[in-house]
Amino acid sequence: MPASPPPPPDLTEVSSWYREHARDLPWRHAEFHVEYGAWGTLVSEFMLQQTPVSRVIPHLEAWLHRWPSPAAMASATPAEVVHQWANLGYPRRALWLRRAAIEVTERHDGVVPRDVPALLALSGIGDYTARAVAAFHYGDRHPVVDTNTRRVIARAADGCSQPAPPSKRDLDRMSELLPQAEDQAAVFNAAMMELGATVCTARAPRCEICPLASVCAWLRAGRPDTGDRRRRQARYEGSDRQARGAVLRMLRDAPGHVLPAHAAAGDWPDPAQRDRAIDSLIADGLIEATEGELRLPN
DNA sequence: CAGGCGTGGCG
DNA sequence: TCGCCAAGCCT
Repeated sequence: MPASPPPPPDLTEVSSWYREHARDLPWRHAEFHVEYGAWGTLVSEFMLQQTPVSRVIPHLEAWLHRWPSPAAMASATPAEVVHQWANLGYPRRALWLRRAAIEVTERHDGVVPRDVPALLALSGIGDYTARAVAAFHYGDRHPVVDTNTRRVIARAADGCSQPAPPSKRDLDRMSELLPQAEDQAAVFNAAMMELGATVCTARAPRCEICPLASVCAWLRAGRPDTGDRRRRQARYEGSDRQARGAVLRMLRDAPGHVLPAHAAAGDWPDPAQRDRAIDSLIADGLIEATEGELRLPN
């Protein structure tokens, strides 16, 4: 007779904690949702994909002021969005966001869809972003799983110091823990993320102030180092990514977003690497080459 | 599934 | 100084 899986722990205490300790962020104001609708949430979630909150906030307001709807964004050029994206990082996200805006305009009459499958079908939207929009803007009950949520579950429920790599199972896992009521589920999703971002952090968790301290399996076990199966980020210094970043930055800053090909990172120490970077940027649609010049696409 | 993809702050 | 880390997604 196989052992039955342990019952999921009750982590709903995070929701009470969240109501008192949530940071005051733009997308947590009702007016934000009234002003920009699901589009505001979608843009914020795109920017927050791997970029810290503190760097997103100033860019978010400027972006939504310039392009307050999917239709407005859909008429912008790639050059305009890449320039506006500035130094948020991973500039392909700017192109994906623009493409998603076009898709919303064409497929959904300019209204960001509420259904998760429809959201998943949009460019640049995966399991996290789709459910974040459906849960945080529309208020529907979905498991919203990001790196913070996975870390809190790994520690509090599984007693591990770090989460396993992302997996589809994470969604089922979060579903088990999610309160049944829609309004409570939305708060719980946000609360798990907030706890992971501000208390149950990757490097120096503050267990002494954690609302889950009394139920946390990891703390109860003495915070053991259970190993780390996460994927290591490749070294950035000297990488192709760094070369791409240098070329793109030159073009973002150039008048008319155009430069002679030899001027775009022409002094890069490794010419072969520079050429690889240019080719891959072209392949990604981030730049184009015409008549000995490089430019952001119009 | 593993690897690629920016940028900057922090311990 | 240098590696880690940040509300992931695509191929």
